[in-house]
Amino acid sequence: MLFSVIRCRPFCTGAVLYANTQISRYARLGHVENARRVFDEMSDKSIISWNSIIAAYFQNKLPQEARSLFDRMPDRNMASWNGMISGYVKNGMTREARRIFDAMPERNVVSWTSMVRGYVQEGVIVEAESLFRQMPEKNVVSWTVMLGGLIQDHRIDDARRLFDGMPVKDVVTWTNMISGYCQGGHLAEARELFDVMPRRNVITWTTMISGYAQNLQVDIARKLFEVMPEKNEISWTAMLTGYTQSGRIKEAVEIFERMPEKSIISCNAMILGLGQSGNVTEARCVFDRMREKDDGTWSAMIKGYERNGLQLEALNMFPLMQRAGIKPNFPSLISVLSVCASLAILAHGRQIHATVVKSQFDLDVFVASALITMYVKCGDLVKARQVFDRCSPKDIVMWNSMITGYAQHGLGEEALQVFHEMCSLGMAADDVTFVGVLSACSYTGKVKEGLELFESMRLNYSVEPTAEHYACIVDLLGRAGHINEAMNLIEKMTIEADAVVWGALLGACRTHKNLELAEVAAKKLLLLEPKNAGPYILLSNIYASKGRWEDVVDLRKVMKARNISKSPGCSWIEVENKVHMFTGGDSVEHAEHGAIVGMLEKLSGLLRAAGYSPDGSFVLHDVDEEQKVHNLGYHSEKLAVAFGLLRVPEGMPIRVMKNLRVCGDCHSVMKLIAKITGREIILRDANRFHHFKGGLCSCRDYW
DNA sequence: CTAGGGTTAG
Repeated sequence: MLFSVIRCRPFCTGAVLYANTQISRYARLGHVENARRVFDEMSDKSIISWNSIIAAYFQNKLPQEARSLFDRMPDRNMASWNGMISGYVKNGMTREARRIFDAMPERNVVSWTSMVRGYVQEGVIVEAESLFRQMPEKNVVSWTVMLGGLIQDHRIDDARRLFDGMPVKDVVTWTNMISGYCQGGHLAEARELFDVMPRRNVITWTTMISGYAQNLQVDIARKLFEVMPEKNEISWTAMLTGYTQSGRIKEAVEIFERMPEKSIISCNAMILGLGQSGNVTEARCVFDRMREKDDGTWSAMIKGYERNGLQLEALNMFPLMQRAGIKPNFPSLISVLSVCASLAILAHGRQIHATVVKSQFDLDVFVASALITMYVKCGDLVKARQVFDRCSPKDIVMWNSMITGYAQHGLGEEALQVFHEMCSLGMAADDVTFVGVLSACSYTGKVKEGLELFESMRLNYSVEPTAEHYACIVDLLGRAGHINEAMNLIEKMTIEADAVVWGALLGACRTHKNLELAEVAAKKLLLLEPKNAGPYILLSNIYASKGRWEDVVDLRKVMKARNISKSPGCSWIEVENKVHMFTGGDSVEHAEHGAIVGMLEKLSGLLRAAGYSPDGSFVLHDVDEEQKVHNLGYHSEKLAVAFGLLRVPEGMPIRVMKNLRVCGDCHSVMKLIAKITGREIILRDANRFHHFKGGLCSCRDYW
């Protein structure tokens, strides 16, 4: 007996130790079932084994499992109780953590610190501070956690006071303080600490480098990067994103190629950077070369496609992602929702909404805002409002989404009503809010109200006017026919007028046929946006209408030299969960082309009978000559609407999207089609929404 | 086995 005990003990202890290590390793890899199997097969479970398997469940986001094991374990030590607190905190369950904290027989500094950390994470800094004051003993970790809480709360001066009063500091404390200064853009203070601190490690260096990079001082970041004593993949990634965020993609790629080990995150950052700078093909190369991908990889790629106008590619990636075993989660849902929004594909959007509800992201303000924007862009304001009403508390982004949404649909009253409701609840309006309300006033012709709001924006809300606000007011005045007043406002602006402002003036000139100021605005736009084809064509049309043919020829030469061509007009419609694309003319034939043409002919008969004659004389619309010469009957939006008439069930609105501004002829045709067929047509063009109903359009023929 | 800092994400 004794013999076997002596022989067995060291062996068993070794096995237990080995098994505990196995449990932790499986937990790290996310294989919690394997961890559980090892645990179940252990004949000799120590407290540490129990603690390990509980930690494994928490790490893999299964707090209920962890709890049931905790309740069943035969013996507990301090680490068991503390593990429950930190486990709950990691899973965002501060109240459960607090219950354990209150129930445990005795507490040590770890218990207290974890609990303080829980409140910090929840953003309840007051509670964290109160607990911190009550702590019977504190060590450098507790102080540092509290410091982090103050920094997170943007109380940088309080943080510094705490920092200065700390009895002991270590490298983590210093790094935290530096990070706080960097986040607030106080680079000089950060650097001062960095230079005087006694010891720096790779994380400190990376914090400082990333601080410079995030604040667009990428060259200083690079200097530090070159002299740092050791680098890991995170430091390389910080440098990489510094370049991508400054738009310096070549240097970003250079860093990427030089980095010895490429983590998933660094590849994701590269994909994102390439996507942002328009190199979507290169982004796809990186994507394809990755052996392992995570949700960030997929959402980076999806976003890249979306930002570069390849929405269908973006959309197709979503099911591929799920087939690759990636659950739709926060960033990917946001990306796909914005794809649905930009494509305005309502049925897809609804499906994603269902996924959102299933994954319990629907109460998140970020996701809710994305949902609202999606429904707004799809033209379903009722649904947008439902999401808005259901989500509480609301943040400023949500209020802004709803206000802007109503404004974009020309529902000025509703937009202002939401705005007033927001103010009465004490939510502070910001610059985005005012872009929404001012454009709402503009769309609904509330000149007086708009000007008053513009005044009080600065005086009562202390929001400084940006170029966008000026653009709204220029639009407001211009729309009402006060074009010279609009021009005066531009001349008196305290900041530089940008493309949006001149674009607004141009829009007004277009409607009120003011060729002189249109020429001024278009010339400004050529300077500000040399790649945008619209103003060139418009200016060329103005010259042509005045017989200034030499100017026309010169302009065409400039366009050719700058390699500018107008993107072809295309429209699309979603029918039975499938997106159907149409391009102007008949370059690409739709499978049901015959039926569509038949429908168009039938319509044109009805239109003629209603007294319609085609109108090709919209000089001041930025429609290219070629497009004008083409049969007006074959503009892409007409094809899409014809298809909608064939396939969208009676009683449902026909929702069509177009990448360019709707042309004047199509606009009048749409009104007539809506009247003749009794169908509601919702057309989203590049700028705004048109709800056609019974011979009228919600934009009141101004767009 | 239990507590703190740096990289991607509207």
